[in-house]
Amino acid sequence: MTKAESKEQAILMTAEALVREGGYNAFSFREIAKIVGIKSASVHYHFPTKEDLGAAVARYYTDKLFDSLGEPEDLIADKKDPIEAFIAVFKHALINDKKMCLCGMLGAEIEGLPKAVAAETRAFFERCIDWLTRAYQENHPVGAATKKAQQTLSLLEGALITSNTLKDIAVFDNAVELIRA
Amino acid sequence: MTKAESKEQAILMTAEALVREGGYNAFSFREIAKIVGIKSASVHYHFPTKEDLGAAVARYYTDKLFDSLGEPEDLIADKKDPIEAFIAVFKHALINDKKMCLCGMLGAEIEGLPKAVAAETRAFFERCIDWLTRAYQENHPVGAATKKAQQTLSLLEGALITSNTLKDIAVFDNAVELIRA
DNA sequence: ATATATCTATCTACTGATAGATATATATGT
DNA sequence: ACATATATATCTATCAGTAGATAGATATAT
Repeated sequence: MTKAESKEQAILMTAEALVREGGYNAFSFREIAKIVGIKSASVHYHFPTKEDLGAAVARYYTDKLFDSLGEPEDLIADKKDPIEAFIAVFKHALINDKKMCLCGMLGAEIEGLPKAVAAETRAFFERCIDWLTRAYQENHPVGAATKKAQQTLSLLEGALITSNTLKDIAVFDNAVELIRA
Repeated sequence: MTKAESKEQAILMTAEALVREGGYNAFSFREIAKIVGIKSASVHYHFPTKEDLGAAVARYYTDKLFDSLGEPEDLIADKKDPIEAFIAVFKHALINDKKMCLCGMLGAEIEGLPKAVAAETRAFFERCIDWLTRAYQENHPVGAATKKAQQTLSLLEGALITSNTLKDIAVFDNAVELIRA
């Protein structure tokens, strides 16, 4: 985990790691407080309820991901393949973080999530579809581009699960080949 | 939920439904007991620990799925497409159950699961890959068949998540087209 | 002096788990 | 057929631990 610049950021980073391991119900204010080195009441100061914190973590994760990714149009202008860049983000989650996609995890649990957390999770998926659709529009008509976007996102989220579960990175690489076919 | 023939089965069915909505940490002995109409101590009688119950639910779900599916060789002999049969099982989860795949959910959470539950979850994925590999072997050499199996399973698990999260069944259908391409 | 951040202490509710009493059904012996 | 023994299943009551959340004191920095 990269070093935090503030307690608030440290809380978000810690919560992110815990959710990505065991889901929304796998973190508690006390556990986060212990890891960050403060008391649980102080966590409540920054994020009054668990729902607030959950939603903030989802937004934090989403913004971080799309910041590092940049805009697909810029990548295309730079002669880079935006789809490969998107795939690389998920492969990074698998190789470096050794963890699930946070919003893939929350998406699986969506039926059991508080409203605000579910809304942020949905927003992540919508941003992914939008980003990928714009990327595919270089070579596809708009209808086909959206369909390709849904396929790519589904395959990547699923490949993280199968690869993580079977503890075999080759499964991810094999699965992802389908995107390029 | 289909009617249970015994308390033990009612416990498994209830636990399955709860896990498929919110993950492993989203069920408790008390909640299951209340739904089934017994006391939590009686749930412990059938499944001593939460780990026992979690592992039993994963195996119950896995056996039920493969029982209803039959063997791919038999489907092929019957002039039926085993891949379409496999897809249909996942579509059923989405349409009828309106829920995630139990083991897709547990697979996402695998890092945070007790050993026995993680082992049963892995067994589900291995059985899926094995089943799909045998199905693809009709038209593919063995190496290519396994790769196709990994792609198909990844896409289906991911399509359930994206479709469930975006509350749009068309996303599932669009994603699944990639398998047939 | 004011705003921001952290603390101690506490509340109620729920968690998984256990001990031991009790009921119910099945099987056995005469 | 009837009484007894055994195994199965459920109950009541309780434990220690943890959950999210809050009130109010205290510290720190602007």
